[in-house]
Amino acid sequence: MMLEILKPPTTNLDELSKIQRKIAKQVIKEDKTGDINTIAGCDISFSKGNQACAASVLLQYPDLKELDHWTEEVEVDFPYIPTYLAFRELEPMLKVLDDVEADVYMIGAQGLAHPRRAGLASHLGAIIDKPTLGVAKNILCGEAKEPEPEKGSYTLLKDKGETIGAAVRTRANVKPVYVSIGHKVSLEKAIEIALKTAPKYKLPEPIRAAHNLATKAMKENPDRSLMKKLTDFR
DNA sequence: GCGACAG
DNA sequence: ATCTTGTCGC
Repeated sequence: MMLEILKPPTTNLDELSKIQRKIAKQVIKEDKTGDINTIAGCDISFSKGNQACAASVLLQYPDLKELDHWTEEVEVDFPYIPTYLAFRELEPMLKVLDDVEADVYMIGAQGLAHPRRAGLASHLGAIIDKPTLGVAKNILCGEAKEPEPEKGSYTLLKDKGETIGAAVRTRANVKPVYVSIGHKVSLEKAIEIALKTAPKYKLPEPIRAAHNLATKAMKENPDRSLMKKLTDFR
């Protein structure tokens, strides 16, 4: 695969914006998913400072039975800057997705619902060139009317007259999640997947499981990066 | 210019 | 993101 900028070549935000606009052009909005039999979820948990743990899970679809999972301790140096999340979380995520073969990948972040249409889910999708969708707990940009309270209802998320995603009610009477195209997955299909993978909780199972795994692995191994450095030093 | 702002 | 107990509502 053609790797398009893994490590930020600069911390100049104008330059990083340029990269995002380039990524946005590569994103494919048409649905390229065939029969979906497996879905992967990926997330990162942070503790103090720069220590973090990335995790991914592979679930059978649509029954959501877990087939496998991966975790990786990482040290993240790039800070969290709104609209530049990919430059902080892309690397760690690629590490735990390297061995994962899934029909579609769900990322806990925005995809096209980004000021330059290059949120983490789209950025990641363009790089691994596989179907991805973004599912976020909050809006980054754009506006959406409140969807009806029943599970399954949704409203379109619009920005500057453009539809960039949807506010989807994955659980009755609970705040909706924001779904958007990542890469090679249509918005309609992304909404369908988000709903089908959230039988019980607000957060769809792929990212919910990945988040739980990352947090758990993190607590079981508080600050191992420091120990690892000392070991490597010998 | 001011405020908002994924994780 | 993360720090955290009980508590209100479907």
